[in-house]
Amino acid sequence: MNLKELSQNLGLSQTTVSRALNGYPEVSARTRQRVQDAARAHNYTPSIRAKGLATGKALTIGHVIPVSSRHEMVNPIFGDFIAGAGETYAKRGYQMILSVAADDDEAKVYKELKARRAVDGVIVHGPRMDDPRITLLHDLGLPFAVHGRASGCRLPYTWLDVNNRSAFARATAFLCDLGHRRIGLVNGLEDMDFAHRRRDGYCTTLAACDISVDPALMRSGEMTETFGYQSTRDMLTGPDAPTAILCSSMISALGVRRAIEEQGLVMGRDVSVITHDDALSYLQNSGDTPIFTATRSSVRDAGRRLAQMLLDAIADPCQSTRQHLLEAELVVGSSTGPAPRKD
Amino acid sequence: MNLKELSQNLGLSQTTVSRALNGYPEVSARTRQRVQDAARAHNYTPSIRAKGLATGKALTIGHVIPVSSRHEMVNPIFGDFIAGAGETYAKRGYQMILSVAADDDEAKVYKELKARRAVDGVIVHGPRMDDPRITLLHDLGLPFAVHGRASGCRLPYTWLDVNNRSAFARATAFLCDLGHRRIGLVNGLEDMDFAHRRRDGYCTTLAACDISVDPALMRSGEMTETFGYQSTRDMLTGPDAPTAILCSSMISALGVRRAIEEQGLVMGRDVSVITHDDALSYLQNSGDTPIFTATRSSVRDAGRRLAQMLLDAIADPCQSTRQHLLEAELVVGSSTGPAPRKD
DNA sequence: AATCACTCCCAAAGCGCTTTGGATTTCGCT
DNA sequence: AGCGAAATCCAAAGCGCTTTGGGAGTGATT
Repeated sequence: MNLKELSQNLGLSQTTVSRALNGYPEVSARTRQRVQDAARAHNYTPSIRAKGLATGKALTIGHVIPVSSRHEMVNPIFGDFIAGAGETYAKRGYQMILSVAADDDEAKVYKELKARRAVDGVIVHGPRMDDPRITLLHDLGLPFAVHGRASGCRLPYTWLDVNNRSAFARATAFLCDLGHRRIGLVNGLEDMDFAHRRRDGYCTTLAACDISVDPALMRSGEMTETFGYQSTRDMLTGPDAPTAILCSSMISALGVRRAIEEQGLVMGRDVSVITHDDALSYLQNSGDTPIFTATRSSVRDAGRRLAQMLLDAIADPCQSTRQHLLEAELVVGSSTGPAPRKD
Repeated sequence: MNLKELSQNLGLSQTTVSRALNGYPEVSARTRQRVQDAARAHNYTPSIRAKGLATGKALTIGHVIPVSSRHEMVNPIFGDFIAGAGETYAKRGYQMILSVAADDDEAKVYKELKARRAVDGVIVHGPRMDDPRITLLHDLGLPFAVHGRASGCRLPYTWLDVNNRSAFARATAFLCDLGHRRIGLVNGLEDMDFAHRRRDGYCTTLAACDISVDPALMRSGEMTETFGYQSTRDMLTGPDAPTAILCSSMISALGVRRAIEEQGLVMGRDVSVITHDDALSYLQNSGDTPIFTATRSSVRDAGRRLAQMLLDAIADPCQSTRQHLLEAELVVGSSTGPAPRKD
């Protein structure tokens, strides 16, 4: 069923039917009702392509998901972020299209999205330091919103980020207050912007507590379970092992815990652990006493909000860029405790 | 830059330019070359919407990702599957659109996808027993391919699945051969088709080994870490604890391991564990001796292949439905060993 | 010289919608 | 009764592409 058929069916012109359906005022209430009923009865929905052609809008947002070219890894937070963003899109009549791109040729994907006029805007995932994509999108004139930030970028742009710096500063301070002096950091890849900020929060706070930063206690890599495990094992078996570890992802934290227990140590007693928790649905860390003490911030919620910000920016191209900084919540679980006394 | 401008630029008609670009033979080699060069120089790519309108094809495949209405959970395998499918789409000039739907009103989403003519076909994720979506899509006349199968469905349809039954049969036999007689099953939700098949493989093999099936050793639920942990803890602290556990997902398996170690037991010595491993990028279970003995099958590879099958079916609507059954590989790691002797 | 078969190119229609610029009818008022 | 404004509705153009149904031009063949 298309507009033409529907309008013939009703004995009205396409114009009137279109207007009735799209809420224009030039249609009497009775006619509108009649049209809406008929549309429902015939299960009519305008073709999104034709509509897009006619209006010049794609009613579509693009997500380019970066796949690590090194390990072919898809960031696990992606599913939950998308689920959140999808809610917003559904509510506002938008579609979401997904492209998968190795993280070294994303530029091509963005250009193509623009060239074939497939989207009205895009969401940028996993921004890195001085991320070139921001300048690129700016130059292309393609509206965008960034999940995270890209330090070193001069242009103003719309973003939503967790306050990674303060989250890790608080976590570090929390550990210092418990008497820990040797605190390890199991971080994401160094060129990721969030990793940089977290490290900054960590280092600054250590300094404030008069603890010198020991490079041997800082690891960064792709946040797999194995990475958490190996980093922790290395640190624990090395000289002057840490009594606490700060970790950038729940998945790695599972590896951290494994390494601790493998050494016959008890997490929360011998070694304290704080991890960042994106509140992924299949890795709940909640309940009365969560297992991990964590800096928590729901990535699904981030998806919902950032999608809104982007749609708003598209709806009103004149509006200035918006920014949103979420504060992570520090959830105290059973993975932290006072530093063991040295006897 | 659009077709009209480009053709004026070249002093050719739109027809000729379009044909040159789309590989039709009615264009001289020289002209074609000239056109292609110009297109590249001006960064011209046809608007996918206009092209879609003109050809009647959307050049788009839809993925409807089910979000558990109970726990708002997005299946973690999703990211990797999409990454695989995305490779295929990119290669063949297709786009992928994503809709997120609570798993109880997916029907509406499919209908809408069809009504607004947004896609040429869809991939069905997470099929359940007697899944109504298959009949629905069949009736809608929307081409589709299923990742998994839906037992009880009479219609022929295109699917790709892991041989869950044989995988779990082999795993069970492997444990029996090691002398285990009390084997627990930590499975996915019972209404999921794969869970049903895995249980079947497990039960059948137990019977073949003259071991009676104990309902107390079978758990099913959403495959979170916590679920693996709780199920295992329950079984281990209950009467007549199992000496081995079969688990349906790596994530749950991490919880299984946690419960085992919490009891002061050693995985692979006191309690053997075999898990299904979808080869997710952030949960590698590989290396010389993987941690978990596992039935492994790459879900990313499944994505690649199933997308191909769907595109083929769309390209040739007359072709009969295709099926593809992947055999999981049994990888022996360090989580299994001979059953401990009862003293 | 006329015909034929190609080769190479073009004008115009059509895909399903929105939107512009009227046309027609109705209604309240003088 | 006459008139302008408001209320309704419509025909047709246009969005950017593909595709149909020719129409020139060029050699080769009769």
